[in-house]
Amino acid sequence: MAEKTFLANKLKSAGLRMTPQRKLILSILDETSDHLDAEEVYRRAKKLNSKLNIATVYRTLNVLKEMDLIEQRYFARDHGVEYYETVTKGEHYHFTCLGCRKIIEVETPKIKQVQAEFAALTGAQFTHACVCFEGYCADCVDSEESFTL
Amino acid sequence: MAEKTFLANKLKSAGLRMTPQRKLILSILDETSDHLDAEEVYRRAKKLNSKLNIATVYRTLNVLKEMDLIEQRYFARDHGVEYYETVTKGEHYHFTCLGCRKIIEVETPKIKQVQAEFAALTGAQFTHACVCFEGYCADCVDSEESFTL
DNA sequence: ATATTAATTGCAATCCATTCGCAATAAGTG
DNA sequence: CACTTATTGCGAATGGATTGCAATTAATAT
Ligand SMILES: [Mn+2]
Ligand SMILES: [Mn+2]
Ligand SMILES: [Zn+2]
Ligand SMILES: [Zn+2]
Repeated sequence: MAEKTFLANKLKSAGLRMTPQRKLILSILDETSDHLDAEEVYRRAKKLNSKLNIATVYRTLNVLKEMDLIEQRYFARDHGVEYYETVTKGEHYHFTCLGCRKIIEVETPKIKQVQAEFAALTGAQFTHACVCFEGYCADCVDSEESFTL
Repeated sequence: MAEKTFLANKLKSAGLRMTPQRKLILSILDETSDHLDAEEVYRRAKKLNSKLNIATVYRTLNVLKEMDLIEQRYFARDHGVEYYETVTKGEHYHFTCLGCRKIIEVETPKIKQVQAEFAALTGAQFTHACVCFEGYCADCVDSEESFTL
């Protein structure tokens, strides 16, 4: 039951209102481990609220991001599309395979270390880091090799 | 004199032609240590070739990037605009100050270490990494503090 | 419960960085 | 110089994301 009111409370303390659309959109991201772009969130949400509008999805994703309930990510070299995931998973980064487009999550303390070192050195304060790796996963490296042999 | 032909040779071996536009656009990035977006490259180049077109700038930046003569970067959380710099500087990453918009270059071996570890662990091959940090530089942290006191 | 008020939604129009189609131009070869 | 084909300039198009606005609805006070 604290569950039920968590979003509502967060919204209220920001002077915002709880709406079915916001609840729905957050639940979609909470219930998947995928990384979804706005279109995909819209597609999934629309099945449960057929008159939902894509503009509401964009606005809601921005609200949820501002409230630190979801994280916005970019993948691969072309950062033309934004993807989202809940913050419930711990700190991690992403590797995108250019062969099969699969996304592999990378856990490492080294990024935070870089930030700590730079902060100590310069006095800067970090608020955010965008880290995306790109290349070929083991499977795709193997099949490439059998091609080029 | 090897200078003069370096770009031409690289182009030729890719089946591409040397043009005044390409020479001009590369020279602009070679002669600055700033990170320029396409508009700014265009602005500067147009002073020297008034009939240059922005589409040519975009096409040329892509050609130069493909040939590994320049690097494409994203800065700060909003990756809506692409920036470019020459590859003559060594491997480095970027910190963007949200206060004064200044960009500070960060040198560290840790990013490559992350890649090496992940490659050893999974067999993946890396082709590219996009790493951008964001926060407040020491100057802006200081002036923020004097505000909130 | 009901009225009140301001936040939110749906919809369409708009933004804006980047790309694309195409005819005219120009680079490279011999 | 002539020929082939890459490249340019120009305008139109793209596509993800945002915005203006009138209608709706959530939250609060009565
Ligand atoms: Mn993830
Ligand atoms: Mn740089
Ligand atoms: Zn793969
Ligand atoms: Zn600053």
